[in-house]
Amino acid sequence: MSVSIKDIARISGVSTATVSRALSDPERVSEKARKAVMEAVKTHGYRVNSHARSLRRQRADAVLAVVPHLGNPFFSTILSGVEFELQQAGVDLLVADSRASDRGGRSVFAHLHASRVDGLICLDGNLPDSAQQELSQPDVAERVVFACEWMPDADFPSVRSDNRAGGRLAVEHLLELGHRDFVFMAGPRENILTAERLAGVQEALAKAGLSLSDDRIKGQDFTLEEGFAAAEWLAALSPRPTAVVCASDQIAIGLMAGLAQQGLSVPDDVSVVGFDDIAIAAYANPSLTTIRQDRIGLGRAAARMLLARIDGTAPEHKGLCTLPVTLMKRASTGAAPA
Amino acid sequence: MSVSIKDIARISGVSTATVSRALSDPERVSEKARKAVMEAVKTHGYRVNSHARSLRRQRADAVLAVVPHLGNPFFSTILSGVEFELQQAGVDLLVADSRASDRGGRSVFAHLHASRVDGLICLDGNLPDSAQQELSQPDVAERVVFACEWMPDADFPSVRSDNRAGGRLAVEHLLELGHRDFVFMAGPRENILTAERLAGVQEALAKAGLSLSDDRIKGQDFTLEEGFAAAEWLAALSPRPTAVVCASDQIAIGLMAGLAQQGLSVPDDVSVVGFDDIAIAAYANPSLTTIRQDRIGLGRAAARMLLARIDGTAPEHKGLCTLPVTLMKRASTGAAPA
DNA sequence: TATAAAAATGTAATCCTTTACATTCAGGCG
DNA sequence: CGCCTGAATGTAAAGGATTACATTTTTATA
Repeated sequence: MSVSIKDIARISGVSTATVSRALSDPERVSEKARKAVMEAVKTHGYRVNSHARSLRRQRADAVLAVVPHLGNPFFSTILSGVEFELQQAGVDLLVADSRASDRGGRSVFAHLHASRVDGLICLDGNLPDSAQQELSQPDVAERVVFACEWMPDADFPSVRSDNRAGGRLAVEHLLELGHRDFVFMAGPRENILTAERLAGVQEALAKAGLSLSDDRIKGQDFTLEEGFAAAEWLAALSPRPTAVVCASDQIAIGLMAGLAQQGLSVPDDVSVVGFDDIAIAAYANPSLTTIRQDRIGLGRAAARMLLARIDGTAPEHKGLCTLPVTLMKRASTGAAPA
Repeated sequence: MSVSIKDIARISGVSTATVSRALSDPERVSEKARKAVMEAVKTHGYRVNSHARSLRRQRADAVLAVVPHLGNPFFSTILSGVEFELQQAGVDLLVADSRASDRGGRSVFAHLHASRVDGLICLDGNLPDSAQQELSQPDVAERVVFACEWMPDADFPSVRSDNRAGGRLAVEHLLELGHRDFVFMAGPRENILTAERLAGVQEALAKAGLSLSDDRIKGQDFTLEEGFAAAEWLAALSPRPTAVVCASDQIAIGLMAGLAQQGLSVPDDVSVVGFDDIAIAAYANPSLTTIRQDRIGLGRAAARMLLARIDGTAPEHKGLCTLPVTLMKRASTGAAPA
């Protein structure tokens, strides 16, 4: 039913080899043959069968991105950077939710073995042990790149933001404004981003002769709900901390909503700093001071790094690429209350 | 280097046919053979080559989702619904940005022809003419489903929210609160969602003996920026409208930020209604009254519909599936000022 | 003009599975 | 014991491209 390379060969009066060459390397055939082939291809609507090609070439021209939660805008922006770069290289993007592998039974990484994809971009630094082991097998490991998150115990190539610097920047900004009493709103405790950002916070505090005790570290997740819930707790503290560094913008926005409900003013009573600079941060009320990370850039860099590994060409950045972050000063931070 | 079905056949002392059967239909082989095969498979880490399988079976077990803008959280949530459903069916998800096809030259739909995917879920109702024509070819058309957006001129199966009802609900709510002077913040004028939501607004207004003139319809895009920019225009109107229905939550949040800057209070001076109920809507300041649509549900329904078409099994919903929307009353709407 | 080198083309093997069709085998029945 | 049935297995032909190797044609050189 569908037209194949044999049909084109017959119609244009050449062999299948010549058809194949005319399509994938036009310089290698005579002008006459090339024209005949192109003509037949166009009139009969021939398209190369990608499975046949991949089977023979031993290359899928596709990569898989594994995301902890597809619906999260944070991740999808990174994906869009990945997609941009892959598209330029003519490589397809498959997407899978890493939490889904728990459900479905079949491992997400089966794709790699089935040579369905040539490589893997992983945005999830908290894979179950079984998945970690699978990833560590040598023939798999060389086709994996982590983006945004990473696994601290393993040594995969990775693209990430300078999370620690972000934590420092947030604190330094607040210190300048005269704040001395801090809270850190964490994400999941086992998450590497939480850890790094907190480390940056502690570093900057230490430099000012301050530190954060465990009871000033709150929250278990990067979500709006966590931030909102923390407002009540914060309002009840005495003396009340005046500065909150949040591990995500979502937390920060939830927190601000909660604080408003508690009758506290941001930034007059409490200053709030987020992390990520999601699009809405600038339009929050008050607009959110936050640490900007280049999510598109993360995705693009990860895609480029993976493509380089697959090609075997020397990778631009050896195994680690750290992107800078910047402080976006907005209205949610102000001078510490007297 | 990689172990193939022949190796397994040799090792377990059976033919390749038996290996294939043992793996894809275990009931059809003797227990002895099955065990021998499974054993060999496990110890040697055999995985079926997906290209060989797809080539022979003439089925890719994958579908492509075409998205206008991957980074937009709105679309990625729909995608997550799609992914969920596909994952259950053991079908892979490829993702492509429809704007990318403009850049890259190669059409996104090439995938379909190359039998790289079995079907297509399109989230973009504003495809260029060339793409529309491609889609309309019979062998392509039967493997396409639209989700969320759709093409009014063509007749593809489609899953969508009841956008018109959403527009009505928003207006009815505002009418109840005593508002009589409305503004509609539109998305792109050629976008079908803009059109439908506006139609719903007009319907409900008409029923109350009111209507919206062209100079009360503002905006060209679903973005935060458009909403923000409209605030200045709105503040300058005299008499100033008291109710704004927005075609998206993004617009609404941008608008509220702008109104705050103009020194206007929401909802005391102006009531604002959004559309979508994105996660942050409930945590905006003030929390945003909006029309909720079930984005996960849209994605899931679209995926199911497509899978049914591919299988040739009777589709659950014939060609059109409209999901209900609900009004989420929050703090951004209040009684019309006296 | 003869010959060597280069360019163009063709033949057929290969990539790995699935599956139609053929064959073998075991057990039940007359 | 011979025949029949059904289950289990095997053989080999697709499926559609790419490419190593062989062959032919063209072009350049002496």
